[in-house]
Formats: sequence, C-alpha cells, structure tokens
Amino acid sequence: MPLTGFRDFLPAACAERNYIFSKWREVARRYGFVEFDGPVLEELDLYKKKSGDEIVRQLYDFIDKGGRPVALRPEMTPTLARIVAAHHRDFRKPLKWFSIPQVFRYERPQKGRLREHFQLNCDIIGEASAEADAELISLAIDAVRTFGFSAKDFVVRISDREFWTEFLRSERVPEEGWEQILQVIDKSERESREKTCERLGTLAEPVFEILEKGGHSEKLDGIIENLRARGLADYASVDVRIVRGLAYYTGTVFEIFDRAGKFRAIAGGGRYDQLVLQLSGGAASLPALGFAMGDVVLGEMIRANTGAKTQMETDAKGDQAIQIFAVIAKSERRNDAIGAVQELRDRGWRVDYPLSAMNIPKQFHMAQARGARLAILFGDEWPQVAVKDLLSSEQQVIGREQLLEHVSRALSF
RNA sequence: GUGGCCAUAGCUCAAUGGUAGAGCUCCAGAUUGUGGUUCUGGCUGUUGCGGGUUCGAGUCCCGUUGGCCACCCCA
Repeated sequence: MPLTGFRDFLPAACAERNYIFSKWREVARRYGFVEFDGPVLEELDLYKKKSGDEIVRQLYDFIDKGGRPVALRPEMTPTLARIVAAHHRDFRKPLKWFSIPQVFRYERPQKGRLREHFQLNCDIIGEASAEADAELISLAIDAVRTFGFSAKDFVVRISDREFWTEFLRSERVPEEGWEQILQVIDKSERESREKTCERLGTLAEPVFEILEKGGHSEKLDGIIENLRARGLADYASVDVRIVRGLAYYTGTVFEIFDRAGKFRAIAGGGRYDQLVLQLSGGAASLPALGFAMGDVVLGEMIRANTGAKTQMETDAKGDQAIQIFAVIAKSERRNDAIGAVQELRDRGWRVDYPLSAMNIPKQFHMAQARGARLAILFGDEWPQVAVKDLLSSEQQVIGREQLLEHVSRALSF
C-alpha cells in the first residue's frame, strides 16, 4: 500500500493520467504557452515568507541531511516567481508559461483531496492589462471544455480583490484589517448569515447589500465583454463572493466550479502583481497572474460523466494497446519471427510476441488481450506468413518480403 | 487537529456465536496451426493487527492501524 494520501498509478490509471496531461498540454500550446518545470523540493522559507503560518501547518516539510529546512512544493507559483525573478531578462515579455507539477500538502485526505496531486499551472507574466486576465481565463475554460464539458456543466466565477479593497478604503477600514475581512467574505457562502454578520460588525450591512445586489466593477465587466467576443460568455459570471484564500492575490481572482455543485473547485487563480517583486528582493517588478487546475477533482468529474469517461477510457486503452502480435506457430520459426518483429518496430509499429513457447490458441488470446489489430503467423507457410486481421478475422498468406508493405497498408486507416 | 462509518482471497461481496464460501480475475487443460463464446480443473486467506469475553469469535467488547466521508483549511 502507498502512504496515506498517495496514489499508485497502475497501467490503466497511468494511461488515464497521460490522457489528462496530453489534453492539458495541447490546450496550453494552442494558447501559445511554453512548458517549464522546477524542483519538487524547495527551501522552506520560499513558502513561509509569503504564505504565513496557517499554510506552513499543511506543508510537507522536513530537515534534510544538511540541516536545511525544506518543503515539498505545495503549489507552483512561488517556484515560478523565483525562477522568473532570476531569469526574466532572458525572455521577451509577456511570458506565457505552463507546467504540470506534482504538488504536496500534509493533511487528512478526503474526497477530491489527497496529499499529492498533479495540476496544470498556467501563468502570464509581465502584462498588466485586463486582456491578459481574459486570455488566461479563456485558457482555463478551454482546459475543461477539452474533456467534453460545456457551459451547462461548469462555470468560472470571476471576482476582483481591488473591488473589495476600494470598498474597504471608502469605509475607512485600516489596511491591517483587510485580509481578515476578505476571509470572512470568502467564507460567507459556507457559513450562516448570522455568523458572517457577527464577524463583519458594522460592515455587515454594506457588505450584504453588495453581495445581494451582485457587485461588479468596470474591470470585471470588461473581462466578461472580452469573453463574449470569444463566444465564451456563457462559461463565466461575475461573482464578488470569490476572494480566494491565498494572501498574495492582488486583483482579479476566479474559481471554476461544476454547475451541479457536487465537487470541490476544479480550478482557481488570479493576479499576483507584487509576488515577483517580493521574491526578487525588489530587483524585478513584474505584474503576473495564473491559475492551477488539479487532476483529482477533474478526474472525478470526468468519471461522473458518461461521455467524458468513455472518451478517456477509449483513449487510455488505445494508449496501452499494441498494433501487431507475432504468433510463433513452429518453434523453428522463432528467429524468423523476431527478425520481422525488429523490422516492424524499426518502422515505428508497436509490436509484441511470446517470450516463451506456448500453444497457438493462447498466442491468439494474448494478441487479442493486448489490443493487437494484426496477428502475423510464422509457421508451415514459411517463407510465407499468414497475416490475420483480428477485427475482421480475415487472413491472407503473403511472402515474407511483402510484410512491411502489407502491414502499413492494413494499418493505415 | 476533531468526529462518523467501515475493514473477510488480487477485485466485488457472502457466512442465526458452532470446522471460512461464491462470482470475477489469474494460471492450466478440453483444442499438440488460429482469438472473442463455452466447459473442466487449479492457486491465494494468520477474516487488517493486538488483547479480552466464551466450551467455541469472521461474528460480541477494548485498543491499535488503515480506508472512506464530513469538519478545520484550501495550494
């Protein structure tokens, strides 16, 4: 058994994971994003500095053999900000980078939440305009749409922290108290109105007025208009109840949910215009924004949808299947068979054959179980071989020298 | 970190306190030159672990570990 909250990926599960990753990559590249990666282990301080003790509590951290406090990455953004702070001069702005890191957190596992998961991480760095916000949100939408989901399945709820900080400034709330009030607003959906009112005190009345009237801002209206121009407006709605837990967000924030409300957030992200500046020690000031989409909740959502599930399973099955199986009907033909196997593999076909002597029915059974389309029989026909199409059951005997040509014709459609 | 439910073969699950079973998977054969169907046979269990009650515990009690779920928190 793997450790609590960790997963083994047996071949079928690994093939499904590959399916999700390849869809993510394909969509990110469609948007002009390039892939990067970083270390799984980072200095503990990288997370402590910006996140505070509350998050350190769930960090997977330890002291390494050199006495250094280190932590398995709980998210990708600090690593990205660290890399960008050091290397941004090498790149023309804006940067559009993505990664598919495995991230870790130490806590009790539950539905949609383990101690490790993989996430698609996409970030735009060095662009302050709201066009970047809309571009990133579009990518997030497409990264879900690509699995066969539509606007009736999920929605991205978009908010703006500046909307709230301006409100708090107008209410003359001291800046030290902002973070705490934002957290209360973030939780207001999950808690009773009484409790929220109590925590907000004198701010309760104006805050609830905003929440009930559906507050918005010019920036948010602009993002929705932008998405409308892309034909994606149905996938988005302004919702100022979204605040997000992380302290480093500075502007636009958003989360993606399934419409039925059966799952946790599928993805979340926002603007963090100060983070690169902080991590570079003031050397590089770059506006930035990004989002992360985890494989666990998305996977649950795919498995709960018949169409999406079938698509994933079909793809995963094809990922594991071979194309050709060499049946060795006479043991004296083994060397002739492995010679042909090697030639076919050199041509790029996925080919397998029995590693030990076994009777013919079993070899055909194996060919079929491995998903082979063709079985090539090496036996009494030699120097000819029998090529059987396992789908149509049609079989024909051809000369050995015609094999490569015959196979490429048979498998070309 | 807190709480609820659960724990029997590789998987899904049976077994009024009375000698641990079935289906599927896997392996072999029926069929020594042809897969998907069928039939036959075979393998695997300290019933998660440790105590206790009892003539006797998979079953009841306590502890423990693990899983699932919810809370906390949310990257």
